Amino acid sequence: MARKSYPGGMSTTPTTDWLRLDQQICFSLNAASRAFGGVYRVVLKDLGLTYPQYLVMLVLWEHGDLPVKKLGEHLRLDSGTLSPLLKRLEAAGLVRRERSARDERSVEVRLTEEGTAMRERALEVPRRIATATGFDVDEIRALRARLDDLTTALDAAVAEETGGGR
Amino acid sequence: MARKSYPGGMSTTPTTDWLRLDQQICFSLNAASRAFGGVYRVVLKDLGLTYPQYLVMLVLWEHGDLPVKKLGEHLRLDSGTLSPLLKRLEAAGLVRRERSARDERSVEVRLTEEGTAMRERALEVPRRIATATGFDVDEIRALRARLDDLTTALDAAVAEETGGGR
DNA sequence: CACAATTCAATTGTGCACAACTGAATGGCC
DNA sequence: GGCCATTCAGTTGTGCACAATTGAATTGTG
Repeated sequence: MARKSYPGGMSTTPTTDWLRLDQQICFSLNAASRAFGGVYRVVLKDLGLTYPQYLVMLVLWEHGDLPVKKLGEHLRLDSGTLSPLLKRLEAAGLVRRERSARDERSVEVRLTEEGTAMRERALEVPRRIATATGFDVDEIRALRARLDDLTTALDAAVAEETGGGR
Repeated sequence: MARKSYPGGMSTTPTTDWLRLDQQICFSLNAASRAFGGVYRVVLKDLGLTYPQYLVMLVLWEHGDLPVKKLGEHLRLDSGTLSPLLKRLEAAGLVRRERSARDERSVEVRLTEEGTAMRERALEVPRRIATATGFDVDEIRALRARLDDLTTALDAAVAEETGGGR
């Protein structure tokens, strides 16, 4: 871990170094994301949920019943991911899916009794996760803010490169 | 509910509901990770690589030929993920897989000429990614350090809960 | 040497992410 | 009213992550 002193200034960054694995922010992010997955796998086992399923439940607990489209907007997921996931939640008895009466294209995702009741048991999850991080609340908040900045910038960059830059 | 003071009585934390989606660090991390995936998808399209394939190539460029096991240690991936991925890289002509002569259990992953040559074209990737983040080098390094701390803490927590606490 | 435990890559099975497409329902516009 | 673009959920196909298992090769121990 020595070498590579970018003296403080940012301008002099030898190109050769950039490919170094440990320099890759993406790698760290990816690793952290998967490490989180591992913790959630353990913590959520009692509830019988996967991590993406848990995120869906969080949205439903917070916002109540939602059409698939809205659910996807909250989670940045499309129907290709949500449709099978919701089927599994339905098979587990946590949600029902009902075609909307006023718009037959839309499917309403509704919590069942059992799905609603699960919230009580889930209240402990975030605290256990926070403890596992070893970060205090302010640190978590600061990191989260940085990550959200990053996401915003990256989405903008993609939009520019694929959609807008024409 | 909530408001139970935290691991050290850290400040008040007025967060009434920890279940709120936007409080979830995991969500931010997950979103950032997928946003990165989107940028890489665009940037790597020219090379014909996916992001995990690119990570494998990075390791090989840095460390030279490696057995599957070592590759997995660098990337935190097991053979269940690597075996099919390496087959695709082999089909693309970027690597060869050869059973080790001195240990027939092991499979050496070797760069082909074409795989080695690709490095030149890949040199531009990290810069394009860095630009897309909108962060300068110091910010990136700071964020990366935080993420690595996080990963270390999370891995330790999982190990404690599943392996060590016996 | 024999044999049990371990190591290693591969395979199987489940679940997620995402692009591309399908097909039905809707809404705007003449 | 009839037509066409759009919206929405679902399906298909590819690729990754990971747990669990398999089977061959190797190592450790007596």
